[in-house]
Amino acid sequence: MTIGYDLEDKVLLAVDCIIFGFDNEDLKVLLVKREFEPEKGKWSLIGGFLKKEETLDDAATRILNLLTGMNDIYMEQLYTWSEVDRDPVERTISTSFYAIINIEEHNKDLLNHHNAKWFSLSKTPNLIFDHNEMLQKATRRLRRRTSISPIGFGLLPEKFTMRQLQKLYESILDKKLDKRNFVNKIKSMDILIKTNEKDMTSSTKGSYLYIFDQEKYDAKQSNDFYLKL
Amino acid sequence: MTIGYDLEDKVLLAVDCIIFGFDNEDLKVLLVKREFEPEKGKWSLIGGFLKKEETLDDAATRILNLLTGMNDIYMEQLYTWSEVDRDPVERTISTSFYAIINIEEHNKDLLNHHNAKWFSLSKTPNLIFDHNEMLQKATRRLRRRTSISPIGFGLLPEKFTMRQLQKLYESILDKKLDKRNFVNKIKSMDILIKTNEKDMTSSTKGSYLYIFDQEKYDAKQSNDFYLKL
DNA sequence: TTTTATAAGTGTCATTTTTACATTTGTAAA
DNA sequence: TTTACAAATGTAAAAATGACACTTATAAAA
Repeated sequence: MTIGYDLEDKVLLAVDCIIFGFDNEDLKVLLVKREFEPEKGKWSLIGGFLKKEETLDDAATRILNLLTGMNDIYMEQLYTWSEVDRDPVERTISTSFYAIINIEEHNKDLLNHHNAKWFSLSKTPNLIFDHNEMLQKATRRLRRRTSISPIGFGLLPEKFTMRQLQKLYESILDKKLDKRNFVNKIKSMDILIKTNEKDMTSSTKGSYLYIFDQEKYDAKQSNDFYLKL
Repeated sequence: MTIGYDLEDKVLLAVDCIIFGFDNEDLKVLLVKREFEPEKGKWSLIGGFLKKEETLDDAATRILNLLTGMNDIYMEQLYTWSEVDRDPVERTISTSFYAIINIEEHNKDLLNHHNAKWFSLSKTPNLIFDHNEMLQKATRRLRRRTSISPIGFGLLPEKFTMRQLQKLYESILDKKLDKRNFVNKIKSMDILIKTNEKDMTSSTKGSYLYIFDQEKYDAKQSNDFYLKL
């Protein structure tokens, strides 16, 4: 079928990262203002080129670290984009990845240094190349993932209230949920530990803080359970 | 962030295709015996290299056509594989695609010419490189897709019986389904047209033939409906 | 012509899951 | 002590799912 490796065309392979975060209000995405041509000054996803000695996952992790200083964040491969003219400078294929991070934990100096800014998903600027589509696809995938398995605890502080968790789900799924049904559903999953501490900032009564039970979660993961919201 | 396109490493980009078919008995996959080194003589997915002037989808379509003579088959991108040593000859990244085709409709001479053969999913030989993983991922994706939306009619002849359809679902999902529940579920989706014709080959009584109603299906697609089996 | 064998065709009821919905509680501030 | 505010909680109706068995039509055999 193929004649030989030598005769084949080689291409540039890029990686673009869709980095989601949550600040107790909105689901947000991290964008950077491009400092080089083409499209200098416009907003884009954070990206880079694949190096010879790394896998695509390595590259995505490296790029995330470069921008946020964070390590050990799970990144999921989304899709590989290959329109011939997607990059006007040179034929470039791009594989996109997404990650969800806790918006408080990254290094803010790095963000400034890279001209990066968080945007609410509903207020993102127009992005270069096919990055709008990438963002859209990532958002859809995140929604589907979220309603299938209880991903997303990484977006919250270690201890959180039911109300915060509900807001997180509401902002990912972009719809209102019933408070009682939500609590029932989450409790039935049995992957949270209720602490005796209360968060007193949101009300006079205060609301109990919960911790995500990683062990129980992992145990259930294997017998794939899922959640419908 | 990036210094310039010129300094970046370029790589070979391949496309590998997982081609599923159904022969009224089993879900099958099309494999080829490699005619060149490395791994000459071993079984693999059908693949090829991306050319400068085509998208990944173009390449996948071209490769499918080369092997089966078929056109206008929907192919879905699966995943991009990038382990540094996945191909021992040279650093090669591969994007995998899968398609489902009607096993009767392809060109059998082409298959012979390419040393290709259909294998039942449960009886596939060991494949080269990371092709086993590709096949596994494709199978999982096909299962999930199938239980989410009524894909897979392309695997059947134009007119088919409920029993054939059920067998198709059973072989994709790899589990037995209850006849009555299956029929009820399918009928409630309201995307089949019952003809007055009967298939007399499978029983003395004969069983009604149905046609897939593309129009109704398309209409429903937009308001994404789904099926759980 | 009657009997037999075979797959086709069909509906109900119990269980589970999902959804809708309103009142009481605890605390700080007025 | 009253007020204001979010937290906490349970039940009942509706919908979806899963389990289950008998009758029917026809060709082939007796």
